[in-house]
Amino acid sequence: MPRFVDAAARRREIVEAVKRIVAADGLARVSLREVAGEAGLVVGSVRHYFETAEELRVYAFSAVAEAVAERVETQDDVVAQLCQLLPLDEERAVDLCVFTAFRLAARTDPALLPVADAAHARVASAIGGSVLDAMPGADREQLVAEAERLLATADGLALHALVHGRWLDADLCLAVVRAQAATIGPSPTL
Amino acid sequence: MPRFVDAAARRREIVEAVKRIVAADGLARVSLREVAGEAGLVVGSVRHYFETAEELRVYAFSAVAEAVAERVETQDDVVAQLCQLLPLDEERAVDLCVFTAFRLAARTDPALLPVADAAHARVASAIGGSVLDAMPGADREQLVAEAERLLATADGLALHALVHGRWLDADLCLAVVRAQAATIGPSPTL
DNA sequence: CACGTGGAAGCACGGCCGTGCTGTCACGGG
DNA sequence: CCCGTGACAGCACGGCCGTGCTTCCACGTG
Repeated sequence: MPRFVDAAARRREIVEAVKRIVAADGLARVSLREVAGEAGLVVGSVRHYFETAEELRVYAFSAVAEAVAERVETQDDVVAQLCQLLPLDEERAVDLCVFTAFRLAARTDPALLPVADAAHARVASAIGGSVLDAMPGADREQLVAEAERLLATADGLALHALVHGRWLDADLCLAVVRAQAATIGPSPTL
Repeated sequence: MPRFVDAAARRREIVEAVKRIVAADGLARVSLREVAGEAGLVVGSVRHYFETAEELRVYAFSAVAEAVAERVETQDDVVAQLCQLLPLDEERAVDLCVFTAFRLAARTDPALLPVADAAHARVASAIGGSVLDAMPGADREQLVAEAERLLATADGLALHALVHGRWLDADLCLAVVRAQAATIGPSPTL
């Protein structure tokens, strides 16, 4: 055999390059040439690992989605879970920024949609488990609605923090998430 | 003067074409050629009204943002306000889809950022007014956090509905928004 | 020492993009 | 009548894009 290379590590490096590009300039700049340049490679080398541009996008999305979902699933406190969905530090900010960009793109790109759905299902399921602990007697419908209420707040908060970062600091994010978590339970009047 | 044309109407038609393209295929397909084709014009004609592609994008974003903000501001009930931010009917779905796409793009496009900030400020201010009615004694910090909590939930819900539309119907959206509105008030335990 | 194979690099093509610029009308005021 | 002007149309250029294909290089095995 000729010289051997850790293909998985190379793929990881390429994904990191994709993440840097999306975080800095958005999904539009994710082209084979840009990614190769950012990763210090040439187009041919990137295409050795990802035959087409779509394959690269799907792989990068899957990698980021896996990281986000895994982070949420390994928390046992609801507030801690939701905090994994907020750009409270640099690592999370980059991941969530890339994750959100790909998620929105999944609306019109059939290749990305299954990845987005799978990630959403994993996160929602994790949150749902925590809600179940807080509301033991709730039926399935209430559970789904309550989990969605928490998840939507976190995702909306993340969106606002990413876009209007200047007006929404980490302290406010935390305060909002804590206030939201404090409202878990059966609706007071409905 | 030579033949005169309602320039404002033409611009409106072009913006409608942009909205249709974004709703169907995302921001990436918004090019002068695609927009011209969708509007039944040629590139030169579109450029007669918008000299550059960036000018077209900023104008379209402003138009959609104005529509969304105006809709929220003309409601007096909190739930009704938040419902303007949900894709509960076709018109709102298209507008919010385009609005969200441009908002995310504003993170990396300096020309779009002021429009996004202005729209966010208008909507947040409207929601804040309703929150003030429900919490007369609250200080400014609580007010901001509470308004952000409501707004984030609505925006996150809209994002989920747009991307994972199959799993999130209008009934669930409404139920979540109503449950969220029922939690307005000082935090029970903090 | 040769040789084949996997990794890397690069070329070439067609396509879409924005945009500067010029051409073609229909019109109403002089 | 004609001529300037606003509205529209189109061409041409350079740039970036994805991708099929070929070429080059380093090496462990035979």
